[in-house]
Amino acid sequence: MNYWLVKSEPYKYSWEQFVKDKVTRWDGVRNYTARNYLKQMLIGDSLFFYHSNEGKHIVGIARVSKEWYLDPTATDGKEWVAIDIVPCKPLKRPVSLSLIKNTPLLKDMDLLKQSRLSVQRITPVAWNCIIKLSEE
DNA sequence: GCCAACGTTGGC
DNA sequence: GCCAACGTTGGC
Repeated sequence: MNYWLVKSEPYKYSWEQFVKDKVTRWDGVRNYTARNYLKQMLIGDSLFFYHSNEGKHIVGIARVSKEWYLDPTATDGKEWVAIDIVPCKPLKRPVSLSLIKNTPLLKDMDLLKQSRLSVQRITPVAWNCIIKLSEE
């Protein structure tokens, strides 16, 4: 079981819309590091859903429902990939970026160190820590 | 609106 | 292969 984080600007695609849709194709990723992570994802892997720009919270948990396939929105001839994800549940309380910043256990997260990366890997320690923060 | 970080492009 | 220029992301 691997843990991941995906980012979305809520005005483009929000958690609320995702819940309504019940399943969505995570496509349009055009960064090689992010693509490699998409290719490593297995069915059942868990993802945090983060709202960037507006909100700046981790708002929910999703799961991989279909492993990588060629991204049909890619038009540049390169091998970009997509996955399908389904919403699992919202966090009881969203975990804000500022709280993450102020939590020593989380200081090495990509969210802080490489904020532009749209698909990130989360360590089990960080995952559990964020779950705890969301329940406090 | 500004700017830092970082990826991509293209000239050499 | 190097590096300057440029574009994008995203926090503030």
